[in-house]
Amino acid sequence: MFALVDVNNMYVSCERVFRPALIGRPVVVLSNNDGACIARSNEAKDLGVRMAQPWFEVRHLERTAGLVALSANFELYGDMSSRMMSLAAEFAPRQEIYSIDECFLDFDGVPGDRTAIGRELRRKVLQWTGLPTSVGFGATKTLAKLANHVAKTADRKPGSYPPELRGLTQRLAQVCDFGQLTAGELEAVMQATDVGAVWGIGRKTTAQLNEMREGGGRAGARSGEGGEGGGAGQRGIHTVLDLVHADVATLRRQFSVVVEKTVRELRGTPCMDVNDAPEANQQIMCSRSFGAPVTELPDLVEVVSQFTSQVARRAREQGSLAGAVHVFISTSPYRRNDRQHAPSATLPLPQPSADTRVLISAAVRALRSIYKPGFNYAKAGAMLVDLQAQAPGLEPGLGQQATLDLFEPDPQPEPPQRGRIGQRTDLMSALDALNERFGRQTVAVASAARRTAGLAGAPGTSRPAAHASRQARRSPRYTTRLEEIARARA
DNA sequence: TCTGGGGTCCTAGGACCC
DNA sequence: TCTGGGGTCCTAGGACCC
Repeated sequence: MFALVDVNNMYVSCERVFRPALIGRPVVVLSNNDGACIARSNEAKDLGVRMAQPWFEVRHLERTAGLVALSANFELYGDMSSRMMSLAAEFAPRQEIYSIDECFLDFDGVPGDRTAIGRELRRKVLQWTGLPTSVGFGATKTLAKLANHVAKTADRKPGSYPPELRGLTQRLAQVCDFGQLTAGELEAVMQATDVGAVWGIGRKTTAQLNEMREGGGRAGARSGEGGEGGGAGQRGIHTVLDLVHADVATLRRQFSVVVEKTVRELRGTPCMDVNDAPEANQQIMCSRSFGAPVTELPDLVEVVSQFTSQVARRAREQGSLAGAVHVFISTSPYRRNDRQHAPSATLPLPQPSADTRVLISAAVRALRSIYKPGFNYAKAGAMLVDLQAQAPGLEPGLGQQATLDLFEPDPQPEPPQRGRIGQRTDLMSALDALNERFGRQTVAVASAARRTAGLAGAPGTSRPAAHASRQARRSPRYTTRLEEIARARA
């Protein structure tokens, strides 16, 4: 038996912990550039604000409906997340942290009334962190996700279930254990839930499932089971129950093994296990839209260098070496009058590396190879690919899968000493340690350094970088910066 | 004026091998 | 008329997730 624990409207809920006046009001959290809504309170959803909707489209609701918009404060959300995760972990032997606001728990062998356990988990997370959660239990991860969806919907929109199910769904609000339902009850709930609510069935697949003419004899079998008498000509798969009763072979042929697995999981056969020891990432990316269009190469060099510093640090954190660096820049497709240009380049490294200087040098070379003047660039990104584990005991740059350079002397026989490579290791560790202790960008490679007064401008005329993000509405980082800690009035 | 930033997995098709 | 067959590896693109 699996549980899925999920924070309701995570980012908004984090903000409300420190600004209780926001409770009950429509609130959205904006993306990095204050460009789009990436989180919405229930009240904002009720106003019709859609996920990822551009801010300028809903901005008028500030005046007309009291909508509050905040800049994203990922440092705060990340810290609140780890507090919540460590509390949830106490309730089961194994936990998979699935995203910043969700985790799976493996309840196999855990005795007791799961609904009661789920309620205790909610209570404790709410009391200790202030974050409201929903909990779903199911025999598979997909069913646990669906149960979580029911827990939320039953709590927030009880009216979306047919009247004869209200009594049942009322009991499932906030904490929903599919394990305690009869087969008939589970079918009724599945019948009342759109297929698009299923984990792994996205927009495109939903549309195609809706349009599907169920092939072959199975359609008849399905209508027989369902007792609806729809018969031949039965149109498409619309509800979760439709999907559960659909023919697996057909689905696999028409879609993919992913959809097949999803259906098997909905029928109660586990195809996925809780993964409590996630592998290292296979790629690491950092990209961002600019606050204003950027045209000049030096500005792009600066921002790409900064992005590369970030991904290099994250690669070292997870003990990986990059085999290649990928860089892209692009104009904005929304600026119809601009000439469009979205080049990218991947530059393989002669030796896998996690050295910021090596990676920046490659990234900047890639950037120079794709940059063309005369375009309004709106976004850039740096990505490390072909990541591989750094072999234990070897210096960075000498991963166990490293391909040696045919034209360079073999560096391996060098005895451990303060050679070129040894220094590199120490330098990167020192750089990470300094930035960890004194804050990001305390020490940086020069091309990634902010070009402030004394470097690019006249003394005293420090200017924001051309590519700086707008972040006008960010709340304090209450839990991770001492100087931003909340104050109680005397 | 203003439009997110990360990731994963699967598939099809081409290059290449013998 | 008629031009192999089986396999691997890589890449690009698409779908999904939050």
